Amino acid sequence: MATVPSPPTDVRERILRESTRLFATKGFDGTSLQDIAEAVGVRKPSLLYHFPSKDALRQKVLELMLARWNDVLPRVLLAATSSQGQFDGVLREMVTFFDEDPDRARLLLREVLDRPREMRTLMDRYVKQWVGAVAEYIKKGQERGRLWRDADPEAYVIQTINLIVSSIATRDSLGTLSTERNLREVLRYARSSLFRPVRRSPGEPEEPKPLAEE
Amino acid sequence: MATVPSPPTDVRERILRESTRLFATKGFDGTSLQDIAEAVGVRKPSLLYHFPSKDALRQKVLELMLARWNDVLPRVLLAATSSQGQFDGVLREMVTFFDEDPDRARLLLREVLDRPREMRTLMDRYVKQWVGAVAEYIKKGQERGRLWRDADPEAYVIQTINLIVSSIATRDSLGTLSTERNLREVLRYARSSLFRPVRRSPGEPEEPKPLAEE
DNA sequence: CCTACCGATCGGTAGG
DNA sequence: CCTACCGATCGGTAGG
Repeated sequence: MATVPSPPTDVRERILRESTRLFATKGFDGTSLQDIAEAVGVRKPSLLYHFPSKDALRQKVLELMLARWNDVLPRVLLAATSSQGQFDGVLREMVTFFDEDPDRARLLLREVLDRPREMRTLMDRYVKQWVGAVAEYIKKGQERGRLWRDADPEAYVIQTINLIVSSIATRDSLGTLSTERNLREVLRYARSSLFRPVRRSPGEPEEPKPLAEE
Repeated sequence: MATVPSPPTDVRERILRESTRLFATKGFDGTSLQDIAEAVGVRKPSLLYHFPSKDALRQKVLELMLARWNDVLPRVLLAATSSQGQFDGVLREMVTFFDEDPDRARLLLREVLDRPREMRTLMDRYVKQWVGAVAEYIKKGQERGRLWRDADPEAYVIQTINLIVSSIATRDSLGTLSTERNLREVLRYARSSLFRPVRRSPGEPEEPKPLAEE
């Protein structure tokens, strides 16, 4: 009789989900296996049946997050390198990724703080390539005169990621302003520091176009 | 005979210094009292002679950092509200504070992630007032037409702090670019997204002034 | 996936 | 500021 070896409930997935939440909220060192076990509703040793160690669990959580990021990467790259050059599209893609689950931003920021060496390696694998691609797009825009020439393309891209990730990671501890207001300003911030204002008439330079919110 | 009760070495200060370093680098939960004791060169119970608990030590470390910040606050506020309106001065003051000791940025960011509730309270006490002051200055600049009218003053100030703190906190884990390049771009970023370019001739709008680097 | 257990380390105390 | 020690909790294992 071909009985399925694993029980109907996907415990493994629940372990990963709760671990992500707890690592993002309280940090890796601030989260015990006991905490995770209680959140999932199993006993502590059961976790170590699914994952060889607490650290292996941490790696898997991080890997899954970065894998999802790699899923949206092609779409982002396409938008960045397309002739139409939808810069706002790239920006929005990034913001959406972290905004739809702020734990991604918190997890990322914590890992960067806790394990700078390891994260540099991962950054090289997951973001370096498309930092370069977006930077290339920016350089072309600078040549065409649409973008500020004194912007540092690579540094600009890195600091924009920095701004988006940390603004979302710290969203409910920073000030009294609404999430929408802060996010809107982050988008304007990123856009306005890159694009030169569009002139229409020979007179006064114009205000930059407000962000196309849906 | 009036012998001084405390030994010549200021152990207490060394405890605070090493705690700051370790909390900033490995986090509060990632740092044990044993770690601190070894870094200072004393035995573990000696720490608890100077500070009632590990948490009290954490609070003191944070308080000292914020107190130093409060020392530079008046200078920052003066620059912000002066008629001359040295915006770059405020920016530079902020950057210098964190740049001369990146552990301040790391400590702050970790606390914001670890204790969002408590940090909101502290933010209200230490930064809210001058976020308002700088925002007022920005509003005046907007009325005069020197600054972009679509900028959200309060959100702008908050996100600028966000950008500065996190770019410095994550400086050696983010990419291959030099600290100088990243910091320079952060300053340009903040400036360019707020100031409208200065027109000089009736023709083409000009590049914004490069930052006055000393 | 559980019960039962392990040595190591945690923050903290007694007592000097 | 130290030695000696505490109960609690840590990540992890044995064995089923």
